[in-house]
Amino acid sequence: MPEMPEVETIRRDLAEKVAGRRIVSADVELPRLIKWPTAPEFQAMITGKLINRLGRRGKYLLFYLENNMVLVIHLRMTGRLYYSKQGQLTDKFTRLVFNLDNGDQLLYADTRTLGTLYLLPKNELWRISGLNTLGPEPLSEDFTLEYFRSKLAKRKAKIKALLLNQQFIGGLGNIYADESLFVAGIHPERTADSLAEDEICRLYHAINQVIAAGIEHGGTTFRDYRNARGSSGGHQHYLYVYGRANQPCPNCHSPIQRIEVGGRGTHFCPQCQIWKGRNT
DNA sequence: CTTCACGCCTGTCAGC
DNA sequence: TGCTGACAGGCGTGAA
Repeated sequence: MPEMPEVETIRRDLAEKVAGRRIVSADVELPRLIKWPTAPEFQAMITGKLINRLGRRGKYLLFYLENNMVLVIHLRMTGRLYYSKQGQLTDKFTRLVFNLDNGDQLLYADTRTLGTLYLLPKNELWRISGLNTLGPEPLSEDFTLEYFRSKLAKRKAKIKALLLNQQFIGGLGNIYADESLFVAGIHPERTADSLAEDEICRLYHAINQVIAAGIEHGGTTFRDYRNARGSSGGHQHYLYVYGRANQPCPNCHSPIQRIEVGGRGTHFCPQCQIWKGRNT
């Protein structure tokens, strides 16, 4: 489900509600979602902890607790986090409940149960594979045009596949990758090293623009995503190509095509994203 | 080193 | 109605 704009929306929603609250107990209904430490240790260690603030890296949500402990949650495909006032919000796929000191709850729900949770001291976050190799994220200082250009050079992978590589850019997922390529006018199957300078520049700006719009609209609800209040996002009304196979391109009215690239459903306009470059 | 296929899970939907 | 297969917003692993 969630890519960087969705996780950021959840972070913003939750931050004001849980910062300063204490976790009085945790109900672990599906222990295997807890990847570190063991589920019983996790439950014991998190009990009584004060939540100081919320952070985010790519698609990872970080709850900074007292004593330098960090609760790390990755929602993967169908994870959802809700703030439930006095048990008013429910979800039949609830897998963990954090009971707070004001009688409210933080719910972790997950249909496909692919999500992951960790509880670690701040200086041991390197244990989380994926988080420890995460690349710079769009809109951040580290994500510069120079960095982007240097990472594309000599790469034979298809540009779409590379955009989904979290070691390269942290936070892009399938929706925003397709949208970015459309905005930049680049065919998803072009190899990374075939992009010309002006295309690299367009794609770089498109990524930042698309991610910023996603955040501004409170994320994209295509199927499972909900924000911390259980509501849908708004960016699905602004999608150009994602999920719009056979519908007219907003720019040229050609039918949007759906193909598979790197094992992922990929949407693009065959007119506006012309296949050009060295790898034809 | 890079790239790719597969597995993890459960649900929904289209087609028969 | 029931069945089957395709598909789903992610990512780690291991093989080539």
